[in-house]
Amino acid sequence: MFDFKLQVFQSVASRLSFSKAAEDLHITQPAVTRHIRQMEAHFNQKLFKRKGNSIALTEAGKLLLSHSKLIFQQYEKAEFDMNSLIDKNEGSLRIAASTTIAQYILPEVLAKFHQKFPKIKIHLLNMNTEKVEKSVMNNSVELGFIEGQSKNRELAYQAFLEDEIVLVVDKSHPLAKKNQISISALQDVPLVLREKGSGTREVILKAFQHENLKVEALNIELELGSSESIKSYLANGHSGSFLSINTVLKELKHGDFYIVDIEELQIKRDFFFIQQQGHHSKLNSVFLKFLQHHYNF
Amino acid sequence: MFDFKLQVFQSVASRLSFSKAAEDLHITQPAVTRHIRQMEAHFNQKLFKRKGNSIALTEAGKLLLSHSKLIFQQYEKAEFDMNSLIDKNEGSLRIAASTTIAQYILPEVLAKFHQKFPKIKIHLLNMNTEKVEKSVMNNSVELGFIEGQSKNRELAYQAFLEDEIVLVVDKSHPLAKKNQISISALQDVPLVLREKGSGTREVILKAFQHENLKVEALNIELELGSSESIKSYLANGHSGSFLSINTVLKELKHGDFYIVDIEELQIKRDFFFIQQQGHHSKLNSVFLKFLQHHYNF
DNA sequence: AACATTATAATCAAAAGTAATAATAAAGAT
DNA sequence: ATCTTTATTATTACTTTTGATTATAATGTT
Repeated sequence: MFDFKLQVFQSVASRLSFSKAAEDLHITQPAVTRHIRQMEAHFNQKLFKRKGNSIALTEAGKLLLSHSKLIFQQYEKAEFDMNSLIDKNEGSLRIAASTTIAQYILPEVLAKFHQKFPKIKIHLLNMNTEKVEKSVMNNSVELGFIEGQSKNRELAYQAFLEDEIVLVVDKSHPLAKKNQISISALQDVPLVLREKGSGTREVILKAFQHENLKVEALNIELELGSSESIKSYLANGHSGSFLSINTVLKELKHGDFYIVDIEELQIKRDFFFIQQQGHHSKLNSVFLKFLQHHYNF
Repeated sequence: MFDFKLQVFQSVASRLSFSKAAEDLHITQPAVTRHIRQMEAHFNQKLFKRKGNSIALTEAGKLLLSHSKLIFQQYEKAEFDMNSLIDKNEGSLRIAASTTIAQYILPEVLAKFHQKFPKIKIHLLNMNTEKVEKSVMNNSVELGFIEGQSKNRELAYQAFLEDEIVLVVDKSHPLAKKNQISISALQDVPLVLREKGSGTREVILKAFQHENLKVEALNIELELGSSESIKSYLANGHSGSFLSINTVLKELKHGDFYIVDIEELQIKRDFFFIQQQGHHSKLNSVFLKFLQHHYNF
């Protein structure tokens, strides 16, 4: 929470490395060095023994570490109790989100949010972009999540996460272990795409146009109605597909799917949340602040 | 210690006033306002009810206050334990100081220092400026305190406190309740001064010269060998004396003595500490840091 | 020597502080 | 009652201080 310096110390103490700690904290190593130096000056003694390629806690450092843990425990209790005060005040929060976001993005965030605000009830509704916007406008939900900006004057749009659409193949696919292919080589790869009208498909086609590549040149084998269907299909086929990287994170991690980079082609878009202009309920802003902190936008 | 924001909150909570807290913390009221606003944003709720001329803690504020007390308790434990580690490492600290500083300045500081570092032994020796410098140079003390800069190349001088020499009279003196007199009126006031050769006397005479006032024009009744002697003399006489304001703080507070301002005359000097160039033992720097923090230089 | 890691220095960005002043509510005066 | 006066917090523009970054040096390991 507060007291960043002490957090830096803890991080260095637990990783036993200035540079690793810097990574964890999303700051640079010299910044860490300076924080530690200041703390050492404050306590008039070294907290770490620098021995060339590695560091170790001094006695003073060990002592401080044990104390800093207790201090942060106190902080956490404070945060928890302050949060539960909020819960009391208000009811629940209704959210509408388009499919990809509702299925692959929000679940993780909502779980963490629930951990922090256990008493706040959240209703997550799953619908297409158009309906998300309508639901926000007629106030049947307070917050909407969509996969591409449109231009409705009554609504405030804000990007919160960058998405990338990538060529994905199964681990058994011939391209699985190739790092990269050229755009022209792509024409030989049988592809599965989302159905016409899908937002994801639109983005893909626009990117191809931008590279002066005709859609007809692509070897489109099949069109399916959802990312999940496509994923199932890929598993036993010889085809590839363009999917939001966020929908296949788990499979990539497990090594079930592989990404095939395409030279000079990058398909990016933003995910947005929307709310009514000027309509900011308390729970609403609590949730959005949480989101902001989580995605760091 | 760390976490200034929380300290600001506590201060506001205990004084129940933004501006009073600002005074206590030696910052301005807008700074306090902003800190509190940021904390309220952090917790998504108001910590104080502003009702015009006064403020009160909200429920959330009360809750946070109870937590912040626990947090600071943890901090204090940490500080205490870290300090006692220092004590172990090293022996004792020898200090030499000239009379005024040894009698009126250091006792208070040393008391506080001892409270924080209970195991560090300090030996305070009382001698004149010249001998203080010699003692530092031949290493029989680590640190010296003197009342005016000289120019010894082997020594590092640093000012740590501004002193002012003021005209002081007893409460029964006719000038006691006058705010101010003119320089010329000063000639009618019988004066007691320190003996020739005293540092304080030198400073006074130099200030008079600077105002083109001849020493002979002053009505010097008596010369005495110490501030304490002068103070005793003032108590039952009709004379005034020029003394370092630091030597009469107690009497001023109790209303036994009064300061008489003299138009266009201000006699200021600095108190210095000295150490050997480049000679900085650990305890030495611990003590100096404490001093720096205490006097804020 | 090559590598990995921390330290240092110059520069830039962000946060906190200040001064001046507005806004607001309570208390006192007419 | 209503109009100052007073005491207090809020706001704004600006300055200072602190913290972070980039690039590079220094140092100990392999």
